[in-house]
Amino acid sequence: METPTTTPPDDQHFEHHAFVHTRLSTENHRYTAGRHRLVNALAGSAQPLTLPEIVEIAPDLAASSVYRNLEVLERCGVVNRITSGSGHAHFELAEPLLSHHHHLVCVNCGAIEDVRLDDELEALLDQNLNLLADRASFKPLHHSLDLHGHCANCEGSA
Amino acid sequence: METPTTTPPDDQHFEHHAFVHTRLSTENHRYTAGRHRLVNALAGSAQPLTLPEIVEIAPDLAASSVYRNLEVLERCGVVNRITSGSGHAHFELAEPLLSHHHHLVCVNCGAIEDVRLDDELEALLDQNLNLLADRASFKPLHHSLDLHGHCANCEGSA
DNA sequence: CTTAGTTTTGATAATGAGTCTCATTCACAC
DNA sequence: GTGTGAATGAGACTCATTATCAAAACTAAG
Repeated sequence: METPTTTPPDDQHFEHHAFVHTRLSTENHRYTAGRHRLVNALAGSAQPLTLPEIVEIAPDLAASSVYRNLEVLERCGVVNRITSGSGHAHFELAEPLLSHHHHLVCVNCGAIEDVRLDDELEALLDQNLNLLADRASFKPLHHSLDLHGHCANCEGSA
Repeated sequence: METPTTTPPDDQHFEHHAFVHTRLSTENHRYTAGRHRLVNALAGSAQPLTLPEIVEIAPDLAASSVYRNLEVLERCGVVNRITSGSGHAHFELAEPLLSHHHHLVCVNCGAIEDVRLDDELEALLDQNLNLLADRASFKPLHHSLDLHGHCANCEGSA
C-alpha cells in the first residue's frame, strides 16, 4: 500500500477548507471532491473567474455542477458573484477567505482587478452605509464598490 | 387648486429633454417620440425600472425598441444599467439628470432603492478611488456602490 | 411637394448564460 | 453491507437580451 504522498496537489489552500467545510455542514451540505476542486480553482486565482475560466482551470468539473456548486457556496457565504452586466458573471471567494476589497471593472473587455481601500476610509464608509440602511429598515449583508472604466490594455484601443 | 399631482402628460421633466437632446445629437442620433416617452418613464419613477416595468408604464412602447433605445441612451451617458445578477436589469437616468447616489439592493426580491452619501465622504471616496485607479493605469468613468441585503418587506419572511 | 438618403421602428428569430431534470453515483450512518 | 438522502453530469430548457430586416418616419436638398 502506498503511503500518502507528501504534498497532494489538492491540499493547497488547506487553511480555507476547514472554514468552507464548517460553513457547508451547518447547512447540511457535503464538502465533496468537486467542491474542493472548485474552491481550489478560485483560491488559486488573483482575479475573480468566469465559468469558462473555472472549467479551463479544472477541466474535470462539469459546467452544470460548477454552476450548481457556485450557487450553493454563494448561499453559504463562501463565494461572491460579481455581475458586470454583459457576458459571464465573475466569481471569487467571499470575505473571510479573501480580505475585503473592491474592483476595477473594465467596461470594454470585462476584466476585473482587485483593489483595497484604506482601512480608515473603509470603516467610515461602513458606518455611513449602516446608518443609511437603518433609516430604510434595510438589513445589510455586504457592500460592493466597483470602479468602472477602461483598463490599461483597452485604453490604447479606445 | 394647482396640485402638484396633476400631470401634464408629456412635458414633465422638460428640463431633462434639452440635455438628452444635445447628448443624442452629438452622436448623430435623433430624439424621437419613443425615446422621449422612455426618458419620461424613467424620470417619473423614484426607483430604477426593469424592462417590464417600463413597458407597463408606457404600454405603447415596443419592448425591442425600448431595449435598443436603452442601449443607445446608455452609450450616450443618459441612462445607467444596474445588474443585480438575477432576473431583469434595472435602468435609471444617469448622473447629470439624477444626482449622484447609490443603491440598496434586496438580494431576495431584487427591489432597488436609492440612497445618497454625505458629500464630504463621497469626495474622500472619489479621491481615494482615483488614486487606486491611477496606480493601475485604469481610466475611471464612474463608480457604483451598492449595499446588498434584505429590504424591509423581505425581512419579515426571511 | 418630391426625391434620395438616413435613421428608427417593431415583430420575430436567434443567442446564450444560467437553471432544471433525472437517472446514476456517491457519502455517510447504522 | 444496506439504506437514505445528497451530489453529479449530460442534456434539455428558460428567458432576458440582441440581432435581423422590411417597413415607416424623419431630414435635407432640389
